[in-house]
Parts: sequence; structure tokens; C-alpha cells
Amino acid sequence: MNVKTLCLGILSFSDMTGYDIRKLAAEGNFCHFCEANYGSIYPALAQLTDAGLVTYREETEAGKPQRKIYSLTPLGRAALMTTLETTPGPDKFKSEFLFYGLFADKMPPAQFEILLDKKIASVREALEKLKGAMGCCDHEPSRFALGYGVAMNEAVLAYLKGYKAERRGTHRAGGKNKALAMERGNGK
Amino acid sequence: MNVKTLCLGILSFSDMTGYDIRKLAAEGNFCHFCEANYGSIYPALAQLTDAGLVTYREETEAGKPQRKIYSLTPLGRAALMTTLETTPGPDKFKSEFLFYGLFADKMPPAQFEILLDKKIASVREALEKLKGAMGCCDHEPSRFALGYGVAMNEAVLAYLKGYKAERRGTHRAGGKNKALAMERGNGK
DNA sequence: TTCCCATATATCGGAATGATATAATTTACC
DNA sequence: GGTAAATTATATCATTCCGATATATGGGAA
Repeated sequence: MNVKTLCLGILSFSDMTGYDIRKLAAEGNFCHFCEANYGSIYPALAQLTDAGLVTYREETEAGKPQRKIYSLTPLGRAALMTTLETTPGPDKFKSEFLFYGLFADKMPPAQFEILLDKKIASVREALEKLKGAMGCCDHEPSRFALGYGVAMNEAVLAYLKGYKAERRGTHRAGGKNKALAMERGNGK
Repeated sequence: MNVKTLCLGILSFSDMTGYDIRKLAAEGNFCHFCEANYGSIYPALAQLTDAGLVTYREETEAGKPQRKIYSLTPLGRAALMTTLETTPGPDKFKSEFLFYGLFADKMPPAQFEILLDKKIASVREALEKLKGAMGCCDHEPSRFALGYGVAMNEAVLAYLKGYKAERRGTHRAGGKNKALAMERGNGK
């Protein structure tokens, strides 16, 4: 999904500045499945303006920094709708955490333990944020996206907690009593 | 996670060509959480060679295209281990599907229905692939990563199926009997 | 025999990332 | 009241990455 389409989509909800778009796409309710930085948003808005898909009005309110408030043109709205008729590309998931995890057997057990704990904490945090957002959002489609994020993160959290518990049985992170590892007879 | 680290990591498992690295990172057991193309792998390998982190031997087997088989140097292995001690960045998830879904209320119900069905099919496919990979993989850390993917995709599949069922109650995609929508009293 | 697919290396344009520069204004704190 | 820090807002830059393509060869399929 290119940044131009992202801008068209976000602007279809309401007029706003490039700064606002970035906020939505990096901290708002959409940030769990799309992202964009100033470095791509401002050039995109410039291109969209040239193409007549968006326009902007400059506001120079007294005692406020100058701002360009972008809005969708009818042409832009049509372009968005046309894009929505195409088949979306596949989801993309990148996890530095999982990559690190590939080498769990080559690092001290404690190091991986810390990795796991940090990850669990960050998933918990993401989950709370998503649930909080769902609590005060009554736009059905947005709720669908938020719910998708909640479902994913809950599954991940459960998986990580389960894995950690299983590890505690075999690794005895605390230190003493390694013999207990033998008790875990069934390999699944 | 930059491509250079990715190359170091993959080469730590076994020596291979740039072509092989790309295959693993785009179709192999790692592809559900990392990705890289020729356009980034070959330059990365060149840089890593210059820095002394990898070396290659050229093989010109008769009746085979020339190939450079890269391998990690002790320096490269050390660099990888050092990287693994840093805190990994957050997971990144990008979904064109969810973005499209934000406009479900602005498209014909049938259009979103198709989107949903295609997504369900692709998640099923990914799930089968991951499970198949788990069936013939006994490297524990890789199994952890695959299991993570399975957990995520299973949750997504359940969520999508649930959502679809709920929709069938309200939208009556087939056509007749819209009155049934009323029966769905509980909003959760 | 012709065509397509897999192997293999490499490069190119365009796009996105991540960081930073600039500047004014609002909030926070002592 | 004053000053430091955070927020709002636009913009650019180097580096990196993506996606597609060019090039070449061998193996199978039709």
C-alpha cells in the first residue's frame, strides 16, 4: 500500500494537515497495520496536489504556526474507490524478535529469557492500547480492524506465556535443581 | 532488521549463495516474519565482504552457472552475536486488507464479502504451509518461530470466520429476508 | 526443437525509512 | 515571571529497501 493511497484514505474521513495524517498513521487507531513518516507523506501530498486528487487551504490563524489543511477532491475520492476495487496485497509481518529467537540456542538462556519477558510486556501494552481504542470507537470498520489487532495480540500473548511456562519446566532459569528437566517426559 | 544482519544470521546456519539466501527469506521457513530481495541482498553481501564479515569461494562446476558461496568469518559471527545482545525493534505489521476494510461501509456489501473470502482463503493457505513446515522441522528455535506464526494465523482465521458469520446474520448477503437482522439483539 | 522453468548474479529507478533542521507556540515547572 | 521542555507543523536528506528487469545457462516438458 503506497503512501499516496494511505493519504487519500485518511483524508476521506476528514480534512487535516500532513502532521495529522502522520499522527494517525504512526500513533492513531490505524498504526497497528499501517505506517508512514513525514519523509513520505509530504512528498505524497505534493504529488497528489499536482495530480488534482487533493487540495489544500492555508490557514494562518493568529498565534498559530501556518498550516496547510488538505482535503480530498471528487477526483481523489473516485481514485480511492477505484483502488478499493483492486485486490489488496498480502499482509506483511516483520519481526526482529522472531529473528533473534532463531538463535536462542546460541545465546545464554538468561538472555533469551529477557527477550521473552520484554516481548510479553510490549504485547501486553499493545493489547491494552487496542482495547482502550475499541472502548471509545463506534465506527464499525475501525472496530473490525482494532478487533483484528486484539485477536492477533491475544494469540501471541498466550503463545509466549505458554512457551515461557514450558521453558521454566526444562531450563530452571532460577538456577538450582536441573534434574527436574527429566520430569518432562512428553515431548509436546 | 537490516538486510546485512539478516544475511549474517542466515549464513550462520550454513554457507550458501545470495540466491539461496533470498529463497529462504522470501519462500522458506523464515518468510513469515522477514523478507528481502536481490536488490538488497547482493549489495549487502558486497558490503559485508568489504568489511570482512563474510567471504566467498567461487565455484564453477561444469555445466552449472558460476556461483559465489558465501560463508561467515569469525568476525562476522562475532558481529551477529553482538547484534543479538541489543534490544530488537518492535514487530511491524502492515495490512492492505485491513486498510481496505476501513471503507467497508462505503463499498457494496458484496465487494467486502469477496475481500473477506479471499482473505480467509489466503490465511488458510498460510496456515497449512506453516503447519507443514512444523511437521518436518526439528530445530527448536525455528519451531518457536513457526509456532508463533501458526498461533497468529489461527487467531486471525477464527476472527474472520466469526466476523463473517456475524455479518451473515445482519446483511443476508444472499438477498432475501433482511428482517432477520433484527434478531441479533446482543451487540457483542 | 522450442519453450518454459530453475538457478544464479547483478543493477536500476522509484519509493520508503529514519533522522534531522527549522520555527513558533503551548505547557510545565521552579 | 521566566525558562525549559514538549507539541504543532512543514520540509528535506542520506541511506536503505522494494520490485522489476537484464543477462546467462542448464534441465524438463510439450
